[in-house]
Amino acid sequence: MLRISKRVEYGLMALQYLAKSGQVATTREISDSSNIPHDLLAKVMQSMKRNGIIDSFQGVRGGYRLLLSPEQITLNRVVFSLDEETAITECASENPEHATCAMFDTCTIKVPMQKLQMKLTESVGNMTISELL
Amino acid sequence: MLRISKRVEYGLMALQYLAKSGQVATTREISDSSNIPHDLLAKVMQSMKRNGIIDSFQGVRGGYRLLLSPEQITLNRVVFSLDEETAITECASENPEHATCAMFDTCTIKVPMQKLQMKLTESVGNMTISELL
DNA sequence: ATAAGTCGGACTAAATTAGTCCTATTTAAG
DNA sequence: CTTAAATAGGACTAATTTAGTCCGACTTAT
Repeated sequence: MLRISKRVEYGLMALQYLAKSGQVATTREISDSSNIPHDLLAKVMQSMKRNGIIDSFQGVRGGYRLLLSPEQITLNRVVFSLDEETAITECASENPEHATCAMFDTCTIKVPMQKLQMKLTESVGNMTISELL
Repeated sequence: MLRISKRVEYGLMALQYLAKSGQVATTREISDSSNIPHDLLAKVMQSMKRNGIIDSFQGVRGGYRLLLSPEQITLNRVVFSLDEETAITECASENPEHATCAMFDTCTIKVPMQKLQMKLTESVGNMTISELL
């Protein structure tokens, strides 16, 4: 259907790691164990932290920890925290700043896109990490 | 969740147009009526033709016509005809040539991605044009 | 004081997607 | 039997998005 971003892939790997270990883990630990680019994962972790999915500790023995249980973390939330958007089209965005399609007035498929968006969010977006991992 | 391509957007507009008119229509007619780039739409129509979703007539009074009824056309089929892929990750692709991810052996989220893919295809991909439009 | 972390912004590179252009072929109609 | 209106399809460019890197600042356990 539509491709998932690397950021989201890496985010899911990290969440899985944190869920399994149950403890505080560093980005280095996670990026080594999953063979993914450390610096990019660092960004991913920061985004998920800002969103409130995970928790962080700075300094020497710092790292990240799950703040929500896997049952509470929806795919939608992960994607939103990492891609800043979960809409399949501009016009389907909840953020009006992102909904500035030039064809808005003449577009013939706004309603269909709305339906699609709802179905996607409901069936896929609302899945939780615990269902998935 | 994930953004839909312009090709698919244009394709859906065209299918809607064909379904409504019930007759043969030219790409010019459709691109004018929908305010979309003619040349790009032409590519889109060719792809859907090759896939067997629509039918074409060359020459002066030529154009395109639905070959399947809206109930028979799934979103998945439209996307596949236009984007050549419906998988959310490389490894979830049905085409082994597209499934050449370098991290395949070490990846920790293959199963989750598989689950996600199934859910997406089942809930969203299998929707038909008639349900949508 | 130092080393191991996170924080966050700026930047570059790579890949994908959107869009254009050109030439060939088909065919209805004058 | 020529012309004009179409589709067919390949090659190309431009624009946008995504991936990935780098750097300097701040935090904190040892």
